[in-house]
Amino acid sequence: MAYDKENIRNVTIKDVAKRAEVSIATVSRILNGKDRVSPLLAERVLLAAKELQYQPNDVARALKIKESRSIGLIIPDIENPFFPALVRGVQDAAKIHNYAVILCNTDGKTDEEKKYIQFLYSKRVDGIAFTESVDNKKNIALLDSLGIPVVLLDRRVEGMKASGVSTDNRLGAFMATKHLIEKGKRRIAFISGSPKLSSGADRASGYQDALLHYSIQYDKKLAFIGAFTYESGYAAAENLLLSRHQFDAIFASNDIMAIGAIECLNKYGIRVPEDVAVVGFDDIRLATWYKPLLTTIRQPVYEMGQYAIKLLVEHITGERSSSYEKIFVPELMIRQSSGGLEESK
Amino acid sequence: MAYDKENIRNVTIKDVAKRAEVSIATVSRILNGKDRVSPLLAERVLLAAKELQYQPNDVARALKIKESRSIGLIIPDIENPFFPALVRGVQDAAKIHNYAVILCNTDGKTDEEKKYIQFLYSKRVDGIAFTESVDNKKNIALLDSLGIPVVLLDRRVEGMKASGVSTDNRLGAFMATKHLIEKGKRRIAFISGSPKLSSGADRASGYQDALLHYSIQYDKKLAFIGAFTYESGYAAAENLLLSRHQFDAIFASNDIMAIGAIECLNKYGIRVPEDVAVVGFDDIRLATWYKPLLTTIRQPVYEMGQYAIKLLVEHITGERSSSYEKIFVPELMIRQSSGGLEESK
DNA sequence: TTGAAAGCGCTAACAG
DNA sequence: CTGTTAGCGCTTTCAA
Repeated sequence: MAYDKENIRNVTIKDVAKRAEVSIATVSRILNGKDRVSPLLAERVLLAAKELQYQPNDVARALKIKESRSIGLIIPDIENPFFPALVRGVQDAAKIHNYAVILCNTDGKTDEEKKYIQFLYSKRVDGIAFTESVDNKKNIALLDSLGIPVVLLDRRVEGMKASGVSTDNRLGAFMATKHLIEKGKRRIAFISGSPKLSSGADRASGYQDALLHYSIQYDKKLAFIGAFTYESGYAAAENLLLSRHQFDAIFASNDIMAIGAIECLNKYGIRVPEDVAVVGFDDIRLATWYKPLLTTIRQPVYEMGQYAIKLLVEHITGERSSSYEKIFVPELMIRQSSGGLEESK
Repeated sequence: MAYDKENIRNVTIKDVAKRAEVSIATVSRILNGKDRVSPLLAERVLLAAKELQYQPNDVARALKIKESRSIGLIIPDIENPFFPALVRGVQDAAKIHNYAVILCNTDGKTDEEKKYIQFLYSKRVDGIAFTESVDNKKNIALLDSLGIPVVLLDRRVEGMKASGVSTDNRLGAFMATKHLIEKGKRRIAFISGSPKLSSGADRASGYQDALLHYSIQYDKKLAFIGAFTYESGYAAAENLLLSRHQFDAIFASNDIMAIGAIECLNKYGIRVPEDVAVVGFDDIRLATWYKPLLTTIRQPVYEMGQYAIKLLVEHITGERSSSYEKIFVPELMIRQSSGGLEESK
C-alpha cells in the first residue's frame, strides 16, 4: 500500500466550519480576508483553524480558481556555472509573489524541452520562464499555442509573442574586443558560442563590429565555433595552436570557454596574459577565483532572473498585456587575464 | 483583468468523451490504461483526444487521488557551488519517476525553512528532500508531524523518523588529515564548518581521530570555527596568521573555505603548498580549476541527490516503510594544494 | 465492458 | 453579513 494518505491531519475547511459553527463559505471568506465578515465570527474561525492546525489545500484552490501559483523554469543545466545565480534570482522573485518554481533541466535537448513544456502544462503552471537552448521553432510555437504567459531568458527568439530579458550581447562583445584592441592586440582570435542561439550570434557580431570600427581586418582563420562549454574552449584553443596562425589574444564567448582555452594554452607553455591576453563573458563567480583572474564582460545574471519573474507575474496578473523586451547593459571587468589595467605595449 | 483563463484550448475529458461518444469514465479508463476497455472505444477516444489536443489536468487529478506528483527540495543556496550537482541529481531522478521538483532556497534561515515547509505542505507535495541548515528541532518536529515522507540530504539529524543520505564525513576528515600527516605535517590547523550541523561536527571528529591515531597532540589553538563560506575560510586563515602560532598545513571543512584560506595565505606571501599544505572537502568542480589544484575529499554529490529521490519515492509509494540511512564513502583526491603525490619531507 | 453519479477541498454566485 | 449550492476536472465505486 502507498503512503498513508488518510492522514492524521487532513483537516479541511469543513472541519473548521463545523468547529466554529459557521458555514464553509464564511470560513473561506475569513481565511482569504477579502469579503467583509463580522469580527466575532472571524475570531471564532481563526481560533478553530489554529486549534485544528488547518493548512489550506492549494490544489483544491488551484482547481477552482484555475491558478496554480506555480511557474516552470526551464534551463539547460544547473551545473553550468552560469545558471545558479539566474535560478536564484528567479526563485527569490517568485517567493515574493508566492509562486512555487518547478525546475527543469533539459541539457539543451529539443525533445526534453518539449516534454517539459507539456509536463508543466499538465501541471497547469501559471507561467513559464524559458532559456531556450537551440533555436527551435516548434517548441516556441507550442509554447505560444498553450496560451500560458512565457518569458524568455537570456536568449532572444525571433517571432515569439513572449517577453524577454537579456543582456546586450553585441555591445558586450564589442566592449571585450575593444578592450583587447586598446591593450595593443591586433590578432584577436574569437571562440563563438552556439551560433544558433541569439547570445552566440550576437557576441560574434559584436566582435566583428569592433574589428571593423578599429579598421582591423577580420580573419576567418582566427574564428572558431564552440558550444559554450569548457571542452569546446579547450578544443578551439588547441585547434588555433595547431593551425599555427599567429594570434596575441582570445575573446571567448563565455567564461568557461575562456578558462578551457587558458588551460590549453598553459599546457602548451603559453602564458596568459604575457603571451596571449584572454577575455571571457558572463563574469561567473569562478572568474574571480580562477588564476589568472579573468577579465570578462559582466552580465547581471541574478537581476535578470528577478526581472524575468517580475515580467512574468505582470503577464499572469494581466497588468501587462503586450510583450516587452528588457535588455541589461553589460559591464567590462578588467582583471589579470587580459593584462590588467595598465595600457601596455 | 487577469490573463485569459478561458483559453482557446481548455479541453477536458468531457469534451473528449462527447467527441468520441462515450462516457467520461471510459475516457478516463482509456487514458490511464489500467482497466480493460474494448479496443474499438479505445481507438475512438485516443483519436478524439489527439484531435482536440487534449492535455490532462494534473491538478484535478491530484485533488482526486491525493497525489500531486511533486516534491519539494529545500536547500540553503543554489549559488553555493556544492548544491548544483546535488540538485541536478535530485532532478534527474525525479524526472524518471515523473515528479516535479519545487526548489526552495532558505539561506540557512530557520524561519525560511519553516515557511517553505508549510508552503510545500499547502501545495500537497508528495515528499520533501531537505538539507537542514541549522540543527533545529522545531522544523524537524514540524516535518514529522506533517506525515509527509521526508529524506534528509547531506546532514544527519538525530531523532527523526526520516531516511537520510550522506557521506561518511568523519571518515573523510580522517582521510584528509591522515594524508597531511603522511606528507610529514605535524602542525595541522583545522577550519570547521558550522559545528551545529552533523557534517560540521563529524568532520571535526574525523580530524581529531586522525591526530589521536598518529599520536599527535591536538592543539586547540589551531582549530577555528568557520561557517562553510569562503569568507569564513579567509578569516580563519587570517586569525591563524595573526595568532602567530606555527602551522604547516590546513584542513578546511569544505573547498570554498580552503580556497578562502589559500587566498588569504597568498595575500600574506605564504605559498601553497610549499610553505603550507591545504586540503579541502567536497571536491566541487572548482577544485580542479583553481590554482593550485585543490587536494580534497570527494563526495559523490550527484549520486547522493539521485539516491535521496530513490529513497523518497520508495517511501511515497510505500515500497519502503521504515527509515534507512544511506552513507556514501568519501574519496581522497590528491592534487597540488597538498604537495601532490610524492611522499615529501 | 460501460455508464451514472458521487465527491476530492475549495471559491463564488446567489439568495436571504 | 452569512449560508446554500453549484461546480472546477478528474477517478472510482456501484449497477447495469
